[in-house]
Amino acid sequence: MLQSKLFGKTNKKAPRDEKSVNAKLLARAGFVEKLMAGAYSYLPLGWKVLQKIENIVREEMNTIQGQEILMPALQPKKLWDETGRWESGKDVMFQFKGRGGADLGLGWTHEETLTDIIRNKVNSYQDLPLYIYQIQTKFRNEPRAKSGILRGREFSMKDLYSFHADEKDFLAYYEKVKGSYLKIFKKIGLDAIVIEASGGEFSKLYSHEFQVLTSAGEDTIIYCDCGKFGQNVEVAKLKAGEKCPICGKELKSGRSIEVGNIFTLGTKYSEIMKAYFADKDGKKKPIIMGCYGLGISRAMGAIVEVHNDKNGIIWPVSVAPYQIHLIEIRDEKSGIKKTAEKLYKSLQKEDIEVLYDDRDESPGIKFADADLIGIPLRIVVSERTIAKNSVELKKRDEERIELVKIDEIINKLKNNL
RNA sequence: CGGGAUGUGGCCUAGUGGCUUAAGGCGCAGCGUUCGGGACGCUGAGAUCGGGAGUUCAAAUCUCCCCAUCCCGACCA
Repeated sequence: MLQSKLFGKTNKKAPRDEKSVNAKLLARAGFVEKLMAGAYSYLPLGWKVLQKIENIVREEMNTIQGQEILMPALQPKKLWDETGRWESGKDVMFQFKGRGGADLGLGWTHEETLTDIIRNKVNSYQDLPLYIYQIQTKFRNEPRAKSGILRGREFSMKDLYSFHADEKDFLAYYEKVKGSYLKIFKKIGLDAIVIEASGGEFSKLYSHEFQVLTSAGEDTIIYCDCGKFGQNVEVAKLKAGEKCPICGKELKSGRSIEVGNIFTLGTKYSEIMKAYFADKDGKKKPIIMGCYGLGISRAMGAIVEVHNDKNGIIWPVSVAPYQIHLIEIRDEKSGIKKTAEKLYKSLQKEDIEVLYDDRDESPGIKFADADLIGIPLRIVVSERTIAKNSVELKKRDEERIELVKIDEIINKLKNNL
């Protein structure tokens, strides 16, 4: 991408009404634009990041046999009346009238919608287990949207639902999802801790949250460095300072962001909504369910909260909008532009994603913008480097600058990315 | 929903009754000089001061109502 054509400019100052680190940096760097509290537009850079996260999640979901679908956000009251959640969820659900006075609402979760599909399509134990997920926009009428893209009224979420014939099969899959989530968070640069949590609206049963420690978080958790024990203070029986029941070390407490939450649903929804299947002996049984949420846009916010410095964002390579930020330091006389352009084309040919700063700007502006945008690897072509038939290679999170011969840079990057 | 704060060109701010035909910086357009960490000079465009009602000879500035945003709390998947 030519930076001169990129939609979305950087800004020295963050908008006055953004206080959270993620919103300030994302707004300044031109990744997002706020429409109202809790509703953000994703500009090209931001949208790229969101899609990268989506695709990592998608890949992992497919690995655990998830099948992707897309359900409507717009939903009829009738469906929600079956579980009583039209009434019990009316504080969180956007509800309004459609044509002809029909009661409609926007989906804030999709148990009802999917269970409705499942009861029509699943008849036999032979149809189970089934793992269905979607990546979709959720609408929740938050009493208080806040912290940039961490808590929105409209946000992107991956929700997976599993359907099983028996408890044992469910539990095995639940553990599988847990492992899959940890892999996802690691891949996108988040150190997530699995903790025990309350079932909330969904379930009084078994539930786990995936929490990322950072002062920007709105949850408080009790955890152990051993990584094997953690509880949300909402349900914690132990306090900070007490001994970890697993390893005996002292427990700590900290603020954290909930980036994922998995629940046992049991037969709650299948019984209410009559989602039954015929067992081997022909007996009708309710399907056992689990649901597994992962906040895509929230994860993006969490990444920014965790990976930044005073100059801007530091994206992990896996989710960075581009892998390389190629910068030419302008000089009319020498062949810098030609060299940079040539390099840009060769990198693209290798399927390396490049943001090429071809703008007629001063070096200071280019470096400052590069730091702000936070692409993990920076290549500089200038008179200095060209004199040595080289380019500079620098990691966003390191000071060290490496001089690499021009004809070696592509191979070097291929091994690095 | 309770408490607190804030709203002035695209962005950040100053101005808190008359010296304001609303000021400065950034950004934007043009010209010239620059060119390794947000360069400089000149010229120019851009604002019904969140909205409405009122008080006053006079309102960005005072009063009332409304709206929006942020923070704390309550709530929350």
